[in-house]
Amino acid sequence: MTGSPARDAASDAPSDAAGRVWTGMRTLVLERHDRRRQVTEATGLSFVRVKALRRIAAGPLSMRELAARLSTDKPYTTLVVDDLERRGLIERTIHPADRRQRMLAVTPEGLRIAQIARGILDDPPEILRDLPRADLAALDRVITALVEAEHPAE
Amino acid sequence: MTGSPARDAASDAPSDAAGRVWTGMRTLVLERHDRRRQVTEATGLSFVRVKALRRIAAGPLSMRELAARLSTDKPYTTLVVDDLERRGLIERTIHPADRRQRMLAVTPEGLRIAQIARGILDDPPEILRDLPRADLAALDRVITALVEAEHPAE
DNA sequence: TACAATCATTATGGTTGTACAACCAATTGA
DNA sequence: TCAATTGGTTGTACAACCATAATGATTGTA
Repeated sequence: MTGSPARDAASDAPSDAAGRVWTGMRTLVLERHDRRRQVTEATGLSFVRVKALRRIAAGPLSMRELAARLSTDKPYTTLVVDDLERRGLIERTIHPADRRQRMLAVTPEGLRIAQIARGILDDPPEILRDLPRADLAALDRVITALVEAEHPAE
Repeated sequence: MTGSPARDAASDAPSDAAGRVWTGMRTLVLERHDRRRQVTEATGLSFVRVKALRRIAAGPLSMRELAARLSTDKPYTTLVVDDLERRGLIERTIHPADRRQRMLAVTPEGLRIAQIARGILDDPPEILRDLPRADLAALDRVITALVEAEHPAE
């Protein structure tokens, strides 16, 4: 994959629209409205644990699948899941068809915590909500299509 | 919030446009196109160090300011800056008007590394570049305005 | 001059994240 | 049946991160 044409690495702003959009999105998500700290404080969990919990809350899955989703290795996944289980937020059960696999599922308490995290993370910044209807609709149409296009199955 | 049973913890999409846009942006930036690993491999620096280096490359600043920008404390900032200095990527100089302060500035080599990081982080994903011109222009207009509105001074 | 306040560093300790090797249990298939 | 494979755990080691307290140097000020 050949990237974009020659780009001036020294200039401060990207010269093309795609670059501006990308950098803008990263600025908003990573700098202006990063809620990691809030979430770890509200849940008492480290951020990977929150990600793991949310993933499990979205539907049962195996250790292997969870490790892939967190893009980490299996041993560390075991560590994280051990902790979540110790706290009573998830449960391990043996996969009925393959006794090697552990299926992970949230407990009611785990679901509660996951929803707290969701409330914080997915809460759109005011400035987005205050956008003119037409602008918001435009963003919605294009961005939703982008997400969908990359992962049609999900 | 309707609380319908279909509203399943972390899985489904928010019902309003702002929520969909926000979650979509987060998905693209944090899940689909996270380049932390690439950057740390390409630069040989941990990610906070990359952030610190980029911040210094954007213009000289003091330890206190850098700590605030990285939203961390001063002692840890000292640690990070020590490492960058040891690698010859930045230089500490005493502030001419206030000898307590250290002003941080990149070296030529530091600038080179910062540009490598920038090339990776700010390179927009293909799917964004391949967007129809009108869609891209719409995103550009709205998102650039958003970023600008939040930080008019910068 | 004495005092408090500010900027940065040193020292220390703990948690979290990441990687790798070795291992056990269950499954698959020659 | 037995070797290879897969899913997961244990053990170990280290790097990265983050906080708190104490210290030194400099500045501004009563």
